[in-house]
Amino acid sequence: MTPEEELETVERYMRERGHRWTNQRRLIADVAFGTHEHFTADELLDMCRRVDSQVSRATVYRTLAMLEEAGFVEGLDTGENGRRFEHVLGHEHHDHMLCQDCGRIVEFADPELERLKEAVAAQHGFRLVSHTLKLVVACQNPDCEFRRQDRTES
Amino acid sequence: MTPEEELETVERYMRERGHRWTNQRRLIADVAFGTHEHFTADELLDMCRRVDSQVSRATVYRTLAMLEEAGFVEGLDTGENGRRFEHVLGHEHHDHMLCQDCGRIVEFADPELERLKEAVAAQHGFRLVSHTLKLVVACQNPDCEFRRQDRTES
DNA sequence: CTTATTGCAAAATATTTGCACAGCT
DNA sequence: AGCTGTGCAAATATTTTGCAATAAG
Repeated sequence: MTPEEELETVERYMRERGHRWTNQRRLIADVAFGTHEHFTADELLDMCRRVDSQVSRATVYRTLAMLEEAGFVEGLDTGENGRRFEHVLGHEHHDHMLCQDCGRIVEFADPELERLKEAVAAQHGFRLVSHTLKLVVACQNPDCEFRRQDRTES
Repeated sequence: MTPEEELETVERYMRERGHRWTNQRRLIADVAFGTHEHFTADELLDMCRRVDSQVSRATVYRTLAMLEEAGFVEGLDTGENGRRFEHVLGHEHHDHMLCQDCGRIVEFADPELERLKEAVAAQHGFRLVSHTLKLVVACQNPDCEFRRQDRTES
């Protein structure tokens, strides 16, 4: 999916439920989908303000909530600095490892894990809506090149 | 492990690192380990205050942080009312399903899932420290007996 | 023109911290 | 006695909300 198609998908989603497609929403979606980093609401606000210094924090939160509800972004609880969001629209589902030594967020996908998640929910008579698997790991390398940065690696 | 042994384990842990074993810490640990519900810091405070109305919220948070650091309790992000903690000392690891329809928290354990989590971390060269698997599910039953209660079922 | 959306500031929520006093060891 | 831990209240951090002004349809 190209960036243009992603924006169109969001616009269509909004209009379909009678929401207006405003400059702010377009900008916020554009910026959120333009990065593949895991960003906080505040970082997203900063990035948006580089383009339009008038955007308010409240609008970023409100739009982020809509994008999350639509399943276009997903929030991840990293334990500090509030939740971090990531682009999922048009991307395959993946899970995360957080390295407690260097702070790195590593993404991974395992089809067998996915199958088991579905199976467990079904066994208990539930429909699986969404799932978050977070592995807290340790690289145990004091010289790790990612140390104390919040870089993402796929 | 009996409740007495659990308290002794906590006391030993505290004393080993030069922390004092105070009335408040004993009470908080006792109450936290006396329930198998998933409780918030605030609910734990309430339960403690039924025994000793002087206990402060700050002490509950501080003690909870120590218990979590020791691995005696674990926090779970439920999306509202802050984190919910649960007793893990002396219990087997398990994961959670949160029902978005009725609010129920269902615990489950799957050895195959556990094995895969270890394998994935190892594949990426990490040591697995801890892991949280949260399945958001839907019971899709409007008359669910658990509706809008935060009951726990194993 | 109508009404959803915005920006602002204030409120709400959850948690942490500074400090004087209490109480373990 | 000495120093850690406690309670209180205030601070912090993050997110949400009320409302008058603005702009999308």
